[in-house]
Amino acid sequence: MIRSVLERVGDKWSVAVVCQLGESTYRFNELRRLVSPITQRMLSATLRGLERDGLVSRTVHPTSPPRVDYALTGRGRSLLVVLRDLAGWAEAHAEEIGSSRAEFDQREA
Amino acid sequence: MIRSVLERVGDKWSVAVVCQLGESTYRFNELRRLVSPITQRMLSATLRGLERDGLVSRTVHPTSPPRVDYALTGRGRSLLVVLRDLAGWAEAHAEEIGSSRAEFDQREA
DNA sequence: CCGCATCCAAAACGATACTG
DNA sequence: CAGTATCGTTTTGGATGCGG
Repeated sequence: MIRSVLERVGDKWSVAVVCQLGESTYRFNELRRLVSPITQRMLSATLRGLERDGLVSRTVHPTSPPRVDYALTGRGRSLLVVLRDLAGWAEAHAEEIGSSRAEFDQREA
Repeated sequence: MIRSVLERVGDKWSVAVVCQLGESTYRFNELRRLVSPITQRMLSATLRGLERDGLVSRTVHPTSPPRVDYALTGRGRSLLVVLRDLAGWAEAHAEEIGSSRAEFDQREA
């Protein structure tokens, strides 16, 4: 069960989308541009998954042309907090991890 | 760059192995049993990835039969802290996410 | 503008067999 | 015991075209 929750969190696009929606609410094609280079298909699938887990809300405005807004729910915002810690860790250690990788690859070449 | 670090974190087996190594140091087949049902192939690949990033150390004892111990490095332990927060969030929200999923799946059936 | 359906290539994964 | 190699299967992801 917990593993199935972590699988969603572990999805690279889900993380990117949640972080982006932390900034503001967006429309479909706005998101598409912002979390580029995500494809339409993946964005669509990602949003449906996040909506299913109650992390993102989807609001359809019955106008013409149609307009759909996506936003973080309360639960989504609580995840965002944890995610930012993780992103912080990644950023803080990115450089030294890069060195480790280079060194490691060197040794076996 | 940061994304490439998050990809490792996002890997379900890497997370499981790091959490397990948080308990103690282990040998290959001990790990295999503990983070089951991981396959030999996946454990091997996961450990190499973690070692490459300097998160796990690999110590070979030249005995017969051979013995190899895996342990978290300091960097690995710093990741463990963040990972535990994440796991805590997942655990805390697992139930309500389960409900959301069931409800969502209901609506479209 | 939003987003689903189809087709196709590429990569991940599991099972099994084999080596030092 | 601790892995590597190979094979076949399943999953994933991108490109494209169509419909509300």
